[in-house]
Parts: sequence; C-alpha cells; structure tokens
Amino acid sequence: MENEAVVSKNFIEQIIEKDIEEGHCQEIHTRFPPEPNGYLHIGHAKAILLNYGLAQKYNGKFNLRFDDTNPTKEKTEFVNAIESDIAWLGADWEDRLYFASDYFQEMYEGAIKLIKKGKAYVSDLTAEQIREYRGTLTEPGKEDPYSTRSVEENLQLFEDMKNGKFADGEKVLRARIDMASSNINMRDPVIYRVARMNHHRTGDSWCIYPMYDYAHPIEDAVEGITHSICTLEFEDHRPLYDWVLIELGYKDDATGTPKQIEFAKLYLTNVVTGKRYIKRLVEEGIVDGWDDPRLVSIAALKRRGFTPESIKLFVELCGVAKANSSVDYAMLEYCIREDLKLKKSRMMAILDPIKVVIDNYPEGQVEYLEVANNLENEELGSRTVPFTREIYIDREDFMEEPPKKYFRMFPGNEVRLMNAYFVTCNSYVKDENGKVTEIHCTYDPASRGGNSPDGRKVKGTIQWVSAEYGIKAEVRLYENLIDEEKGVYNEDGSLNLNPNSLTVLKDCVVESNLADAKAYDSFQFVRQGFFCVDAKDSTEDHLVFNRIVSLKSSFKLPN
RNA sequence: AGGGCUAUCGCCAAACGGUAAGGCAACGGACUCUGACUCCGUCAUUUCAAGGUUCGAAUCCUUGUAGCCCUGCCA
Repeated sequence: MENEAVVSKNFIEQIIEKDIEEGHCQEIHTRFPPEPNGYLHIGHAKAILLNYGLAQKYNGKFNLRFDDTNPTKEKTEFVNAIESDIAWLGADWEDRLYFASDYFQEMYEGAIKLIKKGKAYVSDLTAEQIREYRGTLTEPGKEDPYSTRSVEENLQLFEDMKNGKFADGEKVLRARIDMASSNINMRDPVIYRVARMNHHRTGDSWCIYPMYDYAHPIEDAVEGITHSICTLEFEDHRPLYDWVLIELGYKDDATGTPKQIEFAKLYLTNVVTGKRYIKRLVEEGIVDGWDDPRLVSIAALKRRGFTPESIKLFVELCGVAKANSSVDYAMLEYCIREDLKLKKSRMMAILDPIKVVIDNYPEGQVEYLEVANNLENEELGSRTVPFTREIYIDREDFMEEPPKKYFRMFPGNEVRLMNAYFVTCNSYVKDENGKVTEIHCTYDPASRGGNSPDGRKVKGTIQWVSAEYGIKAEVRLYENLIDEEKGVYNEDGSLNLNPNSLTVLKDCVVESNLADAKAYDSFQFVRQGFFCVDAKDSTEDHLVFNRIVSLKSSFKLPN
C-alpha cells in the first residue's frame, strides 16, 4: 500500500525491531490470550488487531490461546463466542488455537522442578493468613512459617495436593522469592491452588490449578511467543514473569524472549464495558442483551452494522502508547462512515413521513426512474425507483414558516425531489391539532431526472418515497447509552444513563428496492446516515433497520 | 521518601539534544442532485510546574505537582 505520509513506529514496533536487530529473535510470534469468561469488546479488538497486525507486519505468527487456568469462571460458550468474534475481526490464527489447559502437565512438572531447586514450597497458611503475612504496600511481609520444609517433604505434599489428598484451600504451592520485596507480586506468590472444579476442557482430571503469574510465561514459552503483549496493570508482574522463565530455564535473562510488553488499554468516551454493569443493564431490560447495538461488545458492533475494516481503521488511528487515555467516540463514527461511504448504495428512506400530493401529476401514472446507487462509485451500478402522484417526504423537510437559510420545502418554494423532479409547494392541510397532514405541490414535467432544461437552480434537494410503492419499515435510532454531559458514573457509582439512547420509529417508509434486504445488509439512507438490517429482529414482512451512524451535518435550525 | 507507570492542542498521538508530524473534532471558504462527500484554509512561539546543564531542551539533571496500577488461593 502506498500509504500517505510516513507513519511513525509505535514503541512496541521499536522494541521488536531492536530485538530482531540484536538477535533476540529471528521471527516474531504474538498471541491473544483471552480468559473464556465473557464477551469481547472494542478494547479487546485493539489487543487482537495489535497482536495480529504485528505478526503480519513482521512476517511472524499469531496464536489464539485461551487462558483457562481458573475453571470457576470459564465456559465453553465463551470460547465459541470469542473465536467467532476474532474470526469476524479478521485476525487469523490459522491452525494455532491453543488452551492453557493443554500445558497443565508441563506446568506441573515445572513446579516440581522449582521445588527441587528450592524455589517453591507448600504452605498450609489459610488465604487470610497469607494476606497477613504478605505485609502491606508500605511494610514488608513476613516469612511463611512453612517455607522451611525440606525439598522431599514439599515434593510429597505437592504430589498429595495433585492427588486430591487435601481439601480446597487447604494447601498452596508458593514460589520462594522475597517476602520483603517492594513489589508485592514478588512476596512468595501462590503459584498453585487446590480447587475441585470441573474444568470446561480437562474435566476432573486436575484438582490443582496454576495461577496466572506462573502459567502465563510457561504458555508463552511453550508456544514460542517472542513478544507477550498485555495491558498496563501487568507491569508490576513482569519481574515475576521473567523470574518464572529464568528459573525454569526458558530464557537466560530478562532481555531474552518471551518478553512481556505492556500498553495502555483502549478506552472510549461515553461507553459501558464493565461486565457487571452490562449484566445489570441486560437483567433490568435496559438493553436487549450483550449484543444490543448501543453496546460496544464485538457482537453489538457487528449487529449495529460496524465492519471489521472500520474497527481496524479505528484501532490504527488510535495508536499504541503507554499513557492512559480515552478516545472520543467521534473517532469511531468517522471510521465507519469512512469505510461505508463508497461501498454502500445510497437509498431513499423516510423516517417520519408526511404525505405530498403532486396535484398536476396524472393520477395512476408511474414512472420508473433510473438512479445511480452511488454517484461516487460507478461499480455499484444503478436501480430503478418508481415515482407517483403521491409520495412521502420527511417531516423535517417541510416548514410552514421557515427561518432564513432554510432551503427545504415550504409554501412557495421550489425544491428538487432527488433524482426526480422540481416541485413547488402550494398549500398544505392541517388536522385539528395543527399538525400538517398533507402537502400539495405542482411539479415541473421538464425537470425529469432532477434538472431543469432552462438551467434553473434550486437550493434544496430532498429524498422521497412513492406512497404507493414504498414499504413500511421500523428504524431504530441510537444515541450514547451514557449521558455525555455528566460522564459515565454518578457519585454512587451507578451509571449515568441517557434516557434517549434508543428511539424506535415504527412508521417509516423506505423505497421498495429495500424489500429483500437481509440481515447485516447496510445502506446509506440519503441525507440521514448509514443503516443496517437488524440481524435479530428484522423479518421479511417487518424490516428493522439500525442506524449505524448519522451523516455529519452543519445544518442547525435556529431557535 | 512503599513500588511501578504516565503527563505534548478539546480527543488520540509523533518527535529519541537541532529548533513542536499526523488523525479526529471544531471553525472559515469553494464545490455540490445528499446542508453529506471532496477540495482549500485556520487551529500548541510551546510540551504538567519551577529551577538547572547546553550554542541549542518536549527530549538531559534537580525539585515538585497531577493521574493510573499494585496488599485475589482472579486474569
């Protein structure tokens, strides 16, 4: 790709290039290691695309690995959902789908090796005692009274742990490092616990499970990962990551690979990603499920009509750094518009219909007008749109008493019906509440196709749909779930919800060409935005569209 | 004086001692059968603050300040 300006390298790319240069690795190998305990969201997309993108850029490999070392939280349901989300994003792990649980035996043997080296011991301390012995942020910890057990005893006890001789929580295996370390992660961390849980893959074959800090470096090493990219909160764990690899002989020192590198998570403004919060929103019926289009789970973005390309663009534009930051939602909107604008047909749809009768147009006549699907992309071809005496236009496009600079339809004004005719409003009818129910116009037969042979210009162009041929549809408009004025959380920690995050329009009329639109099909509704057929609720007889994003607009009604 | 990390435009983010890229947003203007798109233009004499070193500092040093993370048998 002949990309425009030279894009500077992010700090991870710099590290990788240096590592290659200095011979720490020949080929790079990255991975995305989710725990299968929930659904993926936009933040994970950054990690996925970062790891996959790096592998591609440097001709390396990318693995998908489920970090399933804690069976209490994990489910096969999530591994399936995660796989499909990652595949949808376009990150290809080829045949390298792994599970941490694949390495339980190797991890077990590693633990024995540590015990033999005097680097690990079995402790009988309770969870609470371990916490007490650990000390605090400002005070060092105390030696574990069981840390003096002999290697033989530890070996026997650990084997007994494995063989189910102890109850859950009765004993743990601890790494012997430094109870006085200023880094609390190094104060003899627990590396194995007893837990009689049915594991989603290994079933009941194990009753001891390794802890993340011990397991993760081994997983990386076994798979030949060179750069283990994770988020900032693991910075303090890096010394432990290196300790495990060095003690177990997977590498000689901290400069070798696998190497852990931390980057800042992606945060988006006015968005909810917390599992607990979303769970509650679902339970309380405020959202329609984990894939509600107002959410930013991968499933939700997909349902809303976002594309993998738009998300990839977004992640690239956000960049990678170590400063915690929150990207403006407008950036995401820009990315989806950017991706769809040349790819999608521009159709006519009326969200809030008001009937227009063209008095001088012959009753019963139908003209089939040829319309380009996308004037900026000829490859999208053209279609035919029926024009009739009675049509609908959007209520927003008519005003009885327009302000200055309003150049849509109003009494006495001539506008263009997009792709059709010039039309002038003569009169309108109101109901008893003063609501306009019908507009009467005359059209200029010479302006067929949308231009007048006399060169007459018209300031406004509006979309329309034949009242006879148009089809009914439901359209759902979305705004932020969060009230942007006040921020995401209230003082009490509850979410600050935007009461208008969803608007359902049930009486929309769309052009008949949309009749056989299928789930996930998306279009530009001219002058309005990009819309996508809802995969959950849309049916053949009842089309439902989600607004993915509106078009930008510099028009404001003065008031 | 616990430890670790971070601070550059409203929001992201480059710059690696040589005189503040780029994108988003915003604002002008041109164009327009989408008040969209596109195009042109504007948008940090200054990089959290104060000192210091240097011919030269966002980059180095000192001292502060602010934010994030760490006291799971979670990941």
